[in-house]
Amino acid sequence: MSRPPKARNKALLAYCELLRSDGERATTIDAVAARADISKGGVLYHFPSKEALAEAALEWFREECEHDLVTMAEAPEGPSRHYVRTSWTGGSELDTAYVAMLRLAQSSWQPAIDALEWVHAAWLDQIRSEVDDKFAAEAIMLIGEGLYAHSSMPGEWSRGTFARSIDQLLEQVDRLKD
Amino acid sequence: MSRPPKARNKALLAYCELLRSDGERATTIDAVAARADISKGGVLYHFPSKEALAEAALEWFREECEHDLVTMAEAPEGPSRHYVRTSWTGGSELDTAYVAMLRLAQSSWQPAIDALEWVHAAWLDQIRSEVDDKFAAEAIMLIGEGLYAHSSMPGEWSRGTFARSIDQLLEQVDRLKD
DNA sequence: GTCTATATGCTGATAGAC
DNA sequence: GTCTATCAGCATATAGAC
Repeated sequence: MSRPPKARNKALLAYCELLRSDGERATTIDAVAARADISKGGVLYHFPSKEALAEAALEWFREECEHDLVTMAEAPEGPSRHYVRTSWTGGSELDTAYVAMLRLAQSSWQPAIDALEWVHAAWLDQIRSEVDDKFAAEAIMLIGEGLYAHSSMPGEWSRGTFARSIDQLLEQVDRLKD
Repeated sequence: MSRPPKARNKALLAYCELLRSDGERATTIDAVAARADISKGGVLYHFPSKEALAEAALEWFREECEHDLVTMAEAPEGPSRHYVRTSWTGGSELDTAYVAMLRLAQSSWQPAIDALEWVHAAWLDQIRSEVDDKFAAEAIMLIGEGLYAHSSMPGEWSRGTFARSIDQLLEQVDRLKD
């Protein structure tokens, strides 16, 4: 396992964060370079094209997913609570990569669409392994998805409304589980 | 009440649909003109700038929201069920305008952020008027938001998974209401 | 490995014919 | 009201210095 250059990681992280905060259109190579505090040429050395940035984000996302799926399966609180709770971390590496994938999928980038379908199916499978009722499991998953949507929404309302509700929302999840 | 030119409406609808299906970056004036089957000059006659298109979408969204808030308040099934059920229509006018606003908010367009915060607060208020438990109300709203997120997701998994679950998801909503 | 130019193509917007 | 040119600016990508 090689030690990837620091500038490469900084650029990749800046790319994902920009997708989240400013959207695909504003996520130019110039903006990535500025946010990562390196030059445009430096970015294009590590990622020879813009699509190479997306592909690197995809690979990072897949690694974070595989790690998360293990954690989720082993979580003492159970997969449902783990899933919903981590839908509102707003800063974990999985979270950053996931929102970047959402943005890329929304711009119809097929590899992102495929990766998201795969992990959505895997997440729902794990919830269903804990929750007998098929539709209760789907409802739990949707609560998590709703939290994701709001956690990546600009503006203060979402944060102000849901940030301090997480523990009580987990109790609602418990009610659905039975 | 004037009769707006047909081309104007076609362009506005094409703009919103493109935002949903292809994302902000691909939603160029050229693409809008092609989808609406008019010329670029024709689009720019009705909307002198690209932001004018966004502003028209915003106005349309507000009108649809005000209509929906009345319908929601009067819905015989109650606001919660109405809200969750209409989160998966995938083709209503509110739906089209709402997803366009989500995309514009995700690209940090402040008027879209403000409009979404306003309507989210209004929707949650109505759900809370029906559901005593504050957090049950939030959970219900999040189920609807999750459905929205999945209904505007490209790819088949979301549609295949949730499309035929709506009735049973509404039963989960009923469970949370009590 | 990182930088500063520079080339090429696309996007938003204008002018003016019909 | 709608069209066809056309321009100016920006984004991606390349070349080559250090």
